[in-house]
Amino acid sequence: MAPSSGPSKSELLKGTLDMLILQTLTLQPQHGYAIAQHIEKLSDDVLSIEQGSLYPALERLQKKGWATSKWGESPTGRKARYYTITASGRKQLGKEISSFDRVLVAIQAVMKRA
Amino acid sequence: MAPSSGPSKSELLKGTLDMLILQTLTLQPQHGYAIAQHIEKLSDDVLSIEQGSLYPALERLQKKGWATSKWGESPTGRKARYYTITASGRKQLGKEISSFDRVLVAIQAVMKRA
DNA sequence: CTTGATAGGTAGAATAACTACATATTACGT
DNA sequence: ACGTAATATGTAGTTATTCTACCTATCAAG
Repeated sequence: MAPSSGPSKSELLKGTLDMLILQTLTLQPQHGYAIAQHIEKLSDDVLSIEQGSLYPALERLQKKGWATSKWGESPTGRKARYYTITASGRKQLGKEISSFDRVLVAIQAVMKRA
Repeated sequence: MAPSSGPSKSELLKGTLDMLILQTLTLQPQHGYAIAQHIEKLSDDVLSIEQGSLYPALERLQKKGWATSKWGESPTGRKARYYTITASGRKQLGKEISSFDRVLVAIQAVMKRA
């Protein structure tokens, strides 16, 4: 996430950030910056997670017991806080996915063109 | 929308309400209450538009020039404010749909399970 | 030695949607 | 006749999420 030249501006569908982060954490424990990069890359730079959204979200996930964290070292040798998804977090992720799917089907039903 | 016995708990992907309303208005000019009912019905009661979301949203659409309104009479003979989508509103709807599709593809790319 | 990338964070603003309330009319059951 | 539910429109105040804009610090490359 370049500070001066963000990739592409995108209004993230609100309410999906937690789901995206939790999903990313199922792959492996990762630090915040890497999580954001992963989401941006997989989404082909459509989604961009700003720091002001990312770190509060990670705080939130921990407060709810869906993730834990501890300091570690990044592959480039810098200190970084590594986040791990909890069992409760996996359960929550499942809930969010099915809720998302359900709502998506509903929206598509309304938007369906003849 | 029964005041004492709401149908189902409301779930709405934030940021999609304007799109859903505009889409509904492409069918025909309608009053607010009917718009909400239409969306709820087509979504099989998954989406429910609360009054506190509906009327501010309709205000918003008018302020942006995406809809106009005038008082009329509902099929049941009550006074009701009828909303009509404008040309600018149709253009906006198109934008919102392609943005939604784009973001949806992006989210699904991130959520894709191996 | 300055810029850009990596890494983590906070403060404050903007916005949207929600709950809860308030009003008024009409329909329906008992 | 009376009370409840449905139709119809709205407002007030709260909550939650995301954003912009900052701030710090280290490291690599030019």
